Amino acid sequence: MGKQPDVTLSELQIALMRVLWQRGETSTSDVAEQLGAERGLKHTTVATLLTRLEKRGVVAQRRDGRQLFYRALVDETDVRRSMVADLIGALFAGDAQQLVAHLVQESEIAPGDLAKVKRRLARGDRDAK
Amino acid sequence: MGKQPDVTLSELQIALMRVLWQRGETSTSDVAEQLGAERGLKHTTVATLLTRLEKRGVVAQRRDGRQLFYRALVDETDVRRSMVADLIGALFAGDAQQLVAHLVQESEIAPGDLAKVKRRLARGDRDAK
DNA sequence: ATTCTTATTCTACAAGTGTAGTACGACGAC
DNA sequence: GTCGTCGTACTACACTTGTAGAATAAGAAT
Repeated sequence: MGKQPDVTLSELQIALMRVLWQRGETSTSDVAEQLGAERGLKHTTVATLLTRLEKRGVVAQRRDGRQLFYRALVDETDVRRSMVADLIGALFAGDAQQLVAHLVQESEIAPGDLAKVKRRLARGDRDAK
Repeated sequence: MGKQPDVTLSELQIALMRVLWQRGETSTSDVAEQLGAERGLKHTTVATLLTRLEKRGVVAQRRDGRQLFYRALVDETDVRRSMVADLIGALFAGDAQQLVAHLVQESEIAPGDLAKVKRRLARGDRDAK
């Protein structure tokens, strides 16, 4: 149940996925329009990227007439889980506490924010503030 | 001051670096011995990997007779900083708090451990327990 | 000196990634 | 019907990574 094979994606691939995560099923052109604006990619480039993701099984394509529509098969949480776990394994000896310590030491987060995050989660906040 | 260009390394490259971080300047053979044991790499493979890292400027080589010795030019903290920042940028909208929230939600870390890490750091513990 | 051992250097090759041009087919406009 | 447009499919190419064999050079051994 829940076999996410290995959802390690490049920065660019994540940007592609983010479009699909935000807009749900999206046509190649719409993805291309967004990515073209964001980072000047030609739309054939985006098409190539999407077919590759399809081949890897992280998105599904549906054809409607001449157009292709893509839909994410993994959600952002899957990718986060997989990639965060890889990072912790490779650089923090598999110990998430060391990662948190790193965040504080490198001032990525203030010590007080740890408690804040904790409280937020305890309250069941899904997001923000 | 402190220009680490872009210290994004693969899992394997990190494994190589870890040897250098642990043992300081190390000969190719010694690195190869370790990596050969750990993951069955041929020592020409390790030599190739090390010269590539040298070309990228993350390690320095010193020749002594016929042998090459390698020394890390970036420390583990540099790599952690760079790679964690990239990950947060790509997957957590640049917000480290979201990463911490993820860790808790995905049970990578217990809520109570946040306070533990915080206390440890406040006490100035460098590591462990 | 001749041979054996080793370490380095070169070359190689399959995947995967970033990027995009070209070719082709279907649709819609006239 | 014919032509232009748009979208997909195919091909291409440079780089990086993982892996390692072959060639070569330098020292060690006898």
